[in-house]
Amino acid sequence: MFQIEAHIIKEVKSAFKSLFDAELSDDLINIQPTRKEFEGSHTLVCFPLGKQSKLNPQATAEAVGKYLKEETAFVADFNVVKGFLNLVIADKVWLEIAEQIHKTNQFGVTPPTGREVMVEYSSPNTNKPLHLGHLRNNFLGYSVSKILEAAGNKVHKVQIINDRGIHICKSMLAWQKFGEGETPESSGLKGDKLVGKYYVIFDKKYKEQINELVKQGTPKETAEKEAPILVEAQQMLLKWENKDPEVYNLWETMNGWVYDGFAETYKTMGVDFDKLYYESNTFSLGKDEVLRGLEEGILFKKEDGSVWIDLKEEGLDEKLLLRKDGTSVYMTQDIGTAILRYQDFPKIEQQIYTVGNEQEYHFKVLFMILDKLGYSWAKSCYHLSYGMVDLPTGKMKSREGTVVDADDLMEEMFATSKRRTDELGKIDGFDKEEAEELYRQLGLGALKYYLLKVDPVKRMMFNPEESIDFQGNTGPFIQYVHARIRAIVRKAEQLGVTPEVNVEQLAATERDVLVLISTFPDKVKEAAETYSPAVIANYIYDVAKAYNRFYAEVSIFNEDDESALAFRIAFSAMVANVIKTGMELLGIEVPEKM
RNA sequence: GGUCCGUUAGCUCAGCUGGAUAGAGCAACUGCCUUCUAAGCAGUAGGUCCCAGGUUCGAAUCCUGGACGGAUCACCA
Repeated sequence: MFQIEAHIIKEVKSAFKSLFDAELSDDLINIQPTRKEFEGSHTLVCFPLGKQSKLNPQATAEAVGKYLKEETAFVADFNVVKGFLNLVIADKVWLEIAEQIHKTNQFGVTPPTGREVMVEYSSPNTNKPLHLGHLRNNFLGYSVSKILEAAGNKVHKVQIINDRGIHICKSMLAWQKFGEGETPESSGLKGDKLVGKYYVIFDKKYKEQINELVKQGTPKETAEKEAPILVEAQQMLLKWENKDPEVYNLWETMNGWVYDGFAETYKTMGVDFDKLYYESNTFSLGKDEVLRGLEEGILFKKEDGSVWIDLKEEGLDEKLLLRKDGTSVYMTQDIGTAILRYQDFPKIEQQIYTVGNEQEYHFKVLFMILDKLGYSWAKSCYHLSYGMVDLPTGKMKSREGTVVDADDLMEEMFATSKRRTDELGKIDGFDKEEAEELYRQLGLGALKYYLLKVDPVKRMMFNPEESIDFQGNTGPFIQYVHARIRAIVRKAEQLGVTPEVNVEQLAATERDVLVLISTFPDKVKEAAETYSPAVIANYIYDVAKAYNRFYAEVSIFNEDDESALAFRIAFSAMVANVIKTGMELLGIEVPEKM
């Protein structure tokens, strides 16, 4: 691929050599995109170059511009505005690039380099259904996996399922007490919804009991600890740890319901995993590891028998790793999980954890502990932290019933996209199945794009009252541009036009689009380096918008010149490919027709 | 209180490895469908880039201090 920027740098250097007999170091050469009100595509900032040219920025720019225009074939023209040298790259160069893109099979995608990484995302608790926050997590993790793949990595997508602990016991206990044998089959409820229902019932009963105790004169704090239903749940957890057959059976049954429900939701979301890890399988390995650390003096035991790590030297505090009764905490499990993963996949060079920013401290500590335990790979572990999704009413709280359910939201998106599509009369010639498929692609595209276009580190607002847009900087807008281009390409096929790059000149709007799509590989690289689908999302939007300007201005099939027509088809197909590839990196499908 | 993150148009967000007059979308207003799909295009209007210093030829961007919002510092997960 022809590297314009590298080429400009090289020629600027030789310009300085021959004009001023001066050596320029790379860091002085600042090339940036030309602002759209000026002619050109690349701009050399001449302010830092006075020392070498012995001229003011304006004169430097003039001299360098003149040299490049006269001495090189790839700079066709230039203009100077206040010390900025705007370069017009010859159409011949752009057409050469177009030719290369045209011939490249998967433009923007780096073939496997042999590097192997693991990406964790989703990782829900098994006591309640997935909600909007999980959607951001899943879409983010899945997209980052795709982006890393496109950057040449072999990616293992995994999740850790928090299938044990007091939370699931609460649902189990409430079901035992009040469920009257209700099952997903008998109730018609999705398994995760059913289990979540009993989690809510537990919480309700628990609060009632607290209030009752407080009324009878028990201090609130004591009541919170002594409410009979909570005590019972704790006893149940103990029974589970001792593998009491009845409790264990119920646990397996109810988790099974949840997994069935989750599987359905993941399918709708369009995400998947290469391997699942279960806490119930990893916590004992973590425990063994902690005991080893204790023996080797890396950890220490307090008088009451609890095991800790001292991180004061690192500027943190002490951290508990095993309770005094020997049971493990969250951290212990995560230690076990991490080690198990490196045993399963010895070749991975990095582990990426897609987890909300409320756990930043946790992961900082986790990586430190793994390092202290002697695992050299700990240093390459990365917490892909993202901000919460807020509602207009504030934070989502499952206990207060202010969560936006993932299944419900996706269903609403499908309904919205059906309504809008039907209103616009866009489904003439679609049979029922095709129409349903389109509603699904558009609804999901709108939702995914909405959640992914925002920089992951930022918290974001979601207003359930206002449905997600289908116009402007949205998934459906980009999908629409793709569908329109595909219609053009189909028509060209029918007319027997062979797409090819065989012209001398470009229309201004064509050049603008080419300038943009030529940077696609850089954008993929940038997105991979920053773990940010938002980079891709906003880039693809720019591409779509730039193509639309061309589309509005240039009538393709009214073109008499055969090679110009052939070029416009090839060019349009390239843009469609970039859009499709880019959207795939976001986990979004693009329709052929809409 | 310590640590980390955020703050850009009425709203939602780009831009942040320092560069030109700070950009999009939504909402408002004005044009453009006899043409390859108007979920579109062109335009108008909208700014104390949280504040104050500093570095620099040049700061939304870097540094220091502060304000506001959030997260976190559990024998919770």
